Amino acid sequence: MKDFLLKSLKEAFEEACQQGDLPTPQWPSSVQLDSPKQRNHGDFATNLAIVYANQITRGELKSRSVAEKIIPHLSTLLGKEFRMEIAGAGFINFFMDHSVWAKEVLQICREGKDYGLLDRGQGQKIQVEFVSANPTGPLHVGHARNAVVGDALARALKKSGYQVTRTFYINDVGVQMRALGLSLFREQQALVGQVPSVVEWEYKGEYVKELAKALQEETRNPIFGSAEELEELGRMGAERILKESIQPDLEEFRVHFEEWHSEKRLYEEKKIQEAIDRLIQSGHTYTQEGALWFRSTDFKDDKDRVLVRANGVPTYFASDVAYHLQKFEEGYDLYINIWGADHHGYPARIRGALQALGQEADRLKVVFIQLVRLVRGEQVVPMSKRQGDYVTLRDLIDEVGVDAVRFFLLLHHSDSALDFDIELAKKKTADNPVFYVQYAHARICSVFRKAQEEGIVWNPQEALMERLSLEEENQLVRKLAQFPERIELIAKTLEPHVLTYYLQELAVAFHRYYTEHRIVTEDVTLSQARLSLLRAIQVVLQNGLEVIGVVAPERM
RNA sequence: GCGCCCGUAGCUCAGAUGGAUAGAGCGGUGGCCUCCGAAGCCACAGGCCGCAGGUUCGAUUCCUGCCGGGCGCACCA
Repeated sequence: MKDFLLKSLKEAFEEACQQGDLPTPQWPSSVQLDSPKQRNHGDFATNLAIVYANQITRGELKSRSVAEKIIPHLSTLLGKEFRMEIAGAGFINFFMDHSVWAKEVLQICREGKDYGLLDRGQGQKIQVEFVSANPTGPLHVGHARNAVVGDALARALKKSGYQVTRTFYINDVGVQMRALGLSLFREQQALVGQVPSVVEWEYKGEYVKELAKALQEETRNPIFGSAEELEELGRMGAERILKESIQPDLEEFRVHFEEWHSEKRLYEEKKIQEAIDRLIQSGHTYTQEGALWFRSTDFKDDKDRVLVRANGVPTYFASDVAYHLQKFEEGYDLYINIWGADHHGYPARIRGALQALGQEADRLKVVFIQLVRLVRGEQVVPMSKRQGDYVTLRDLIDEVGVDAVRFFLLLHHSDSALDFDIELAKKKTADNPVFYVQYAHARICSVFRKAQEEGIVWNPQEALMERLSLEEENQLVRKLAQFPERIELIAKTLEPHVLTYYLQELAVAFHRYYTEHRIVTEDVTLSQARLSLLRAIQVVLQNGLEVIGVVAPERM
């Protein structure tokens, strides 16, 4: 609907220019067309006349007179079902007939699960890299938030017409592999009755013990402690953690990756050295105190970064540059990284390196994920990653279910901290937003069952739609028509949480309508019309829940 | 100290690119089931949008300064 009006507005504007009603045929930037908060400001409103008057004519024309010039062209274009008014500083408000909205209902029913599909992406390729958890232990809530934000984003982008690839980057090399190896080695020593070596850092937790035991039984020659051997042991452990814990948990969480990239392979294929060499050739490096530095301050970073340590070992940064370079050579149109908030300083240096290597660094977008705190009502659930003592994603799914975990983690902007209330997530009342939205869907299904019992076969026809004349019905339809806009908003801002808000708003509007007005009545045509409206709501609830990966139940 | 993020109702938070009278949920108070799912709904109360300036026809939104919080500032990953 919005698209249609915007198109008409542009046409009317062009006509007005051609016929000399307006002096300069230039479409101003920052033109808005949206549904105003105030009902008496119409179904839609645009600031075109205001920005045109200020921006283009530099105040020579008054915005209200600009509006007066455009409106006649709009009227002939749109017909008598639309009415335009000038208001306030020069806004053009659109009022449309009920019939216009009623047709929208049928349109939604007809499109079904395709409703909300956009061509914004036009098939452009986007890679979304997310989770990328170190394979040193089970996933926890923080990873889950990352996972669900990335996945919902991927789904929304797909719906917007992009080709999306989900990628998980595996950090299977370096110190954390050695640390895991060492932790496993110590447990194995304990298993055969040796006194474990004292180390400064290790992974703890029940899973480490179990893993150590499993590997002990599996490997004939127990591994005894050189650095390489420890890293190898760590890698064996990591592989199992990945296969037996991380991957199945993600699948159960309805997050599926198309690609798994290994950091180790970058080393094997000498990609890191290659990236370093190319950076040297770019002229943005220098040597100082035995280390090789990248002069990222050439690219707006606040300090230079080490690429190769004095001991000859490349830093994680070097590996990351190599990784991103490799990504960029795969030729996606856009790369989205979902990172923990502690990586805040990172985009500057990575973009800097990419730019130094002649890449369009702007094609890299970063979304940050803040911490999640688990609470039970007022009580904070204590967590210590260091002690291996934390609630895993698996625990959480077992306790509250996938739907609640996903929905709750999308309740707020990803860059703000979030309290996850486990008690609330389990409640079956309206306080619980997932329940509330799913209940709306189940209720609609129930009404359709009822209609069938009453012998009413739903058969939507355009002529019947005029029976949808109530203000509440009109509001519902306007809400429904916003769905495609929300999807587009997510594609633009990369903020999928707006969808959980939208679904709640829609559910509120439905529950209210349902309590006040009977759907299935003696009046057959009215029943048909209202069933059509309910079907449209059902479609949008399903499609919206689909994007955030939550089930739309028929009964609950 | 420097950089990034954030201060909106008692609480948890929405308010993309500046728009018309700032919203929702929870909590509080008071109401609604001979009727399609009351697992629901309605009404009321509650706000100097952290403070002070600036830009603008218009600022919760943009700029500057201050106050108050979070995070980052490794030859760690």
